[in-house]
Amino acid sequence: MATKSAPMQRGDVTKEALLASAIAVFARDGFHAVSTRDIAHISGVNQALIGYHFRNKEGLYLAVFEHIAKQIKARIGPLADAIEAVLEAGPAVAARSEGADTYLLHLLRLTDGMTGMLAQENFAAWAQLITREQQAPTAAFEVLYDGFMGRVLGLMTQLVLRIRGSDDEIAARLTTATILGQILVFRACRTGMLRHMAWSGVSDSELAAIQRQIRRNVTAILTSKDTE
Amino acid sequence: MATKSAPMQRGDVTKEALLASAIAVFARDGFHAVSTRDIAHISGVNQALIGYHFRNKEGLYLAVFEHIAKQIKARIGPLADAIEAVLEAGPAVAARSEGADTYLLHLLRLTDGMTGMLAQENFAAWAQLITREQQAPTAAFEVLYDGFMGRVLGLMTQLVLRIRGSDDEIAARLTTATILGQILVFRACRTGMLRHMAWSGVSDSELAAIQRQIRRNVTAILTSKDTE
DNA sequence: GTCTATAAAGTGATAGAC
DNA sequence: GTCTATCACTTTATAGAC
Repeated sequence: MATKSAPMQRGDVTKEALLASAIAVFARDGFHAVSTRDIAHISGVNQALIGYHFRNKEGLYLAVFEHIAKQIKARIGPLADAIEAVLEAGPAVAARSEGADTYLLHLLRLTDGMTGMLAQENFAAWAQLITREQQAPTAAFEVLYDGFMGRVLGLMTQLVLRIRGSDDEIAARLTTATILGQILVFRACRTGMLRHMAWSGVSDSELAAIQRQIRRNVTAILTSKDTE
Repeated sequence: MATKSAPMQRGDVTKEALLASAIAVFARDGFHAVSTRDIAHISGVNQALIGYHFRNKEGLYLAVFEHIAKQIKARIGPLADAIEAVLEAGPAVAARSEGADTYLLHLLRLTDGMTGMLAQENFAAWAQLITREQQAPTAAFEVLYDGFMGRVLGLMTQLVLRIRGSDDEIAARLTTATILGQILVFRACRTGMLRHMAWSGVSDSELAAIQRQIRRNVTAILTSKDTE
């Protein structure tokens, strides 16, 4: 794509233009609500070129998700690599030792990063596509899960296990799910949450408030004694 | 609708059939992906009758959401009424007194109820419609928010305030949002969460595990000392 | 690689008979 | 209330010129 420094050929420009438009309108209106005519028109490109470059409408849709997965992987990769390194270096069970604090710190850094990423304006379209894809999964979901979702969930689970000093992986996975939920709710239920908070959008101060709240929650969840 | 005991007229049967089919296919495929021909065919009803009973396709779509809001209101209403009564009867600020435990109990009962409702099989279609509507809100979203969403969020916020013995409503609303997220993630990101948990579905034992996890989390979040 | 033109099928809505 | 038939329009995909 545009990541290589090689000069873009004529066809590459067309491809990128189609991809960019497709992301925007597929996100806003969904696969079936959008016509290839519209995408071509918005891109300033002839409709027949969709067939030439992506085979058909579905090929363009899949290309959109491959693009998204690649971008997210690029952004979250360094953070994930760092966590993986810490997990491999550290003791297998931390059990409320000093290690637990380090792991918690890394987890909070990850949740902060994910929350920040979700709040970014150009992530809005991606999030809509990802959310929609989970309601009625197609082949595109595999691209997402294999691309980054599985790895992030796995790393979070390992961190939770280390922080708890536990080997109950099911509990850790459940906990991971609920942590993820706290982050995603501000995207998946964005309309409802904005109204609930009486916010018109999520800018820097609102994002900071969300991150603070989630950090506090995660800390409470992972450091409280089991009282049941 | 079918709640009255009066005998159904011929037209009512048609209306209900169309509504039931519409819920199923609008949920699965989205408004634009579904044709009125398909809905009519699945309902075993003539296509022209959609226009007769609901004016047009959009009228049918709105009717679907009015139906959903009504059903959810009916299910969650009693629980909400009970909480409202407790809120009015109890002291305005509980501040870690005995009252706080009562409020926490009611909040946990509410989260349990919501989690259980979301796990129900016939709620799947409703949840998909609600989630989709938040990605690209139409007039249907107002029906949902005014119908039940606003009330539930408001009650949860009041409970959080009482449990905390605080008057920081913004913090309470943020907390409410994150609690909701923990519940909704199992629907909004169902596909990803099922794979993450290595579950094939959410039956009784899985539901119980989710409810237990959320109860534990909510308790930890609301009873931990602020350490920041 | 890009274009025009068009085939083939599908769409929502409705007029009018019963 | 329900039906058939049809209008006016949009859809995806592609053949073929450049």
